[in-house]
Amino acid sequence: MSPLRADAARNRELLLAAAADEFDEHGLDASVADIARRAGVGKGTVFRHFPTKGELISAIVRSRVEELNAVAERLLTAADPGAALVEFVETAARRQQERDLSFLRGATTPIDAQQRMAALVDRLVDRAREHGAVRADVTGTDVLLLLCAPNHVVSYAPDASPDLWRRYLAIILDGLRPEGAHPLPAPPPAPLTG
Amino acid sequence: MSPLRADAARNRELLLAAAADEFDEHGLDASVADIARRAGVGKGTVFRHFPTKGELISAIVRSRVEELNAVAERLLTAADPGAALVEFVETAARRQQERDLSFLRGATTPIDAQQRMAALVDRLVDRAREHGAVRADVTGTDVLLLLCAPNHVVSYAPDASPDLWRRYLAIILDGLRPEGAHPLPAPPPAPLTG
DNA sequence: CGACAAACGGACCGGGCGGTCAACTTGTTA
DNA sequence: TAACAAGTTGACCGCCCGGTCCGTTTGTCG
Repeated sequence: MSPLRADAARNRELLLAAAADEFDEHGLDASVADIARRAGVGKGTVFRHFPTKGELISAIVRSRVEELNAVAERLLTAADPGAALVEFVETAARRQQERDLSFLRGATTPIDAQQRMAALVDRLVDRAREHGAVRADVTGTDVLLLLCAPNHVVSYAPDASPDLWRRYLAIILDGLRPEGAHPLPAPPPAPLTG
Repeated sequence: MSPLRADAARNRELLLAAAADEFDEHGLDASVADIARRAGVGKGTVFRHFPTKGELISAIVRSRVEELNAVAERLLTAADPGAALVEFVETAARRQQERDLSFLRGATTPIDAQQRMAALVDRLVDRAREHGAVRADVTGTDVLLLLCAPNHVVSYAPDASPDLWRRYLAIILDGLRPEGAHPLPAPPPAPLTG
């Protein structure tokens, strides 16, 4: 595994940035040709760096998830576990993490960073629960699944305020708190393996 | 506008049923050719009944929304407005309404039935709010947007219990109740048009 | 330098898509 | 039952997609 040539390393970064933009604008249906054009390289160069479109997607997901993992790790030592969980969830939603998570389905490569995120969120939720900030019957997997809901909900209101996701995140957070919680009608899901 | 010939009417129903099944299984990417095969007709017949794939989608959405509108109308006269709203939302989620709403984006034709649904949900929410069953700062549009969240959330947990949506619907419902509600950080969205 | 491997680019391929069409079949109606 | 319009069919079209390939360019290093 020799180090990348200078131009190759630069093009790789250009490609990741262009692909992220293109996927944000057009979803997973964005074409490889458009990504290459946006990055200012030929189409063949895309496939030299990422043998398959799916691996390009996986590379983007991996980096986003790792960013979030860093945030989660920092928050694990925060003084107020309840506020820490809220901050993590807000950060994840703000970064339009739902887009990245939606890649999860198409991702061929199982991404270990996601396993790490699951473990980190488990610990964040455990700490918040022990602190009485989260209802007893909610698991880390629940929170992980609910992460993407606010942005998805907002995607149905095309010309809405860019802050609208905060509204639905707040409603969901209220639903996750112990005050006024009703028993849940279905058991929690198994941890995500993926 | 002469009435349909007998075989044409039958084929139309076969096509709508086949298309609904195919979209459920493969999403909006299901091909017209597959739909035709499933219905046991030629591909040309599809386009005779629905000039465009989008209009086929719209026809399915319309019928689903109209079914839900009938439910909503019945519940408008229920004795307990809070329970009525819960029942409506549960019905909508159970029928995997999120799939249909996801068609909303691709639907070229603006569907008037959706306007009616928006008005009906507004009234259901108003009644529930007056009854103290829903927090004061939540609107009908909020509920309409949140309708699709449970099923969407569950779609990320592939091999999960088919009842898992109930769990997340319950959490969201707890978040919609007045007890333990924190002020919402963003204003409500404008009513959905279209 | 010069030479070689690494990287690049874009024409090209097979395949699947939505949609069209003209020849054919069938329900309807007098 | 005859005759016509309504309906059906599947081959066909143009398009765009992900992915390949090879002739060309370019960074690297002795």
